[in-house]
Amino acid sequence: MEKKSPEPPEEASQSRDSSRDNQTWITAQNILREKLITEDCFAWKLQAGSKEEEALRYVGGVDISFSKDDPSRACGTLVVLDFHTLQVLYQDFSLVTLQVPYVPGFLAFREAPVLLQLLEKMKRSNNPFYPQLLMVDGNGILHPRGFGLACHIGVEANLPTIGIGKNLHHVDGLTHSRVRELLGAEENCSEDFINLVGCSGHIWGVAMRSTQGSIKPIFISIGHKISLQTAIMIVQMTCKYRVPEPIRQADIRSRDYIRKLEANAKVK
DNA sequence: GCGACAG
DNA sequence: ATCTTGTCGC
Repeated sequence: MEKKSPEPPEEASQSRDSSRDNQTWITAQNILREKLITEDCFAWKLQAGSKEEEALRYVGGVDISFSKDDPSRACGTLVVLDFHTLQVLYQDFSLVTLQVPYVPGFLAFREAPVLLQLLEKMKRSNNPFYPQLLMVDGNGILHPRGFGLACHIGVEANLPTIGIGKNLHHVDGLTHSRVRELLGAEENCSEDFINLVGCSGHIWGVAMRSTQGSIKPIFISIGHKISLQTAIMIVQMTCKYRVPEPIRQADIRSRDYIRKLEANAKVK
């Protein structure tokens, strides 16, 4: 179960060409991607049909916040919400010092280890609230090689995942201007979403304005073991504000946790 | 060659 | 990601 991540690109790469180093990570992503499942693959149902059917109840959310003082100090957070009441049933934090830098397209190598550890800890202890579905702060297949953080975590944890991006990662000709042009042309006055169709014709996900007032959309893409259609439905059902609750709660509590921790450190 | 680039 | 105040509105 305990797999070791590939080594990060050369440390002192200030003066070195890093494209060669990234090849290690690219290879790792390509190998993991072979296990990716892009359709619904779970036992539960969105709505409780009969008494014998398993219903979706526990929806997880993960996020990482950083110290304002020391950028390498981070707090990984996992929360689990009740799908229908959207109340937080579980939360856990993990303080770490990240050695791997953030490189666009390779976010998983920096953030996935901490988040996977939080999931593993919950599973080992047989916690009854272990998520049936996980929402990730970052993209799924909306990624240069079709394998973003949400896919990475989904495959390694063998869990259905949905990627939620708050900013667009430019892929296959999809640009900021292209999106708002599509969003505006849709003549939609209400909350709605548009397919993110790239130059190649491939659909990478959807841009969705979850709140009536928000002009800035969120970007939904599938992670693992779920279809885009189902992902969209679940995101809509968990959106009280712009960002779906599982992600929003993980975000808020994570930032809260690391801030209070540093406040206590100052008193000392 | 230059710019763009999830968190 | 993080640094940051007030302000407009339900």
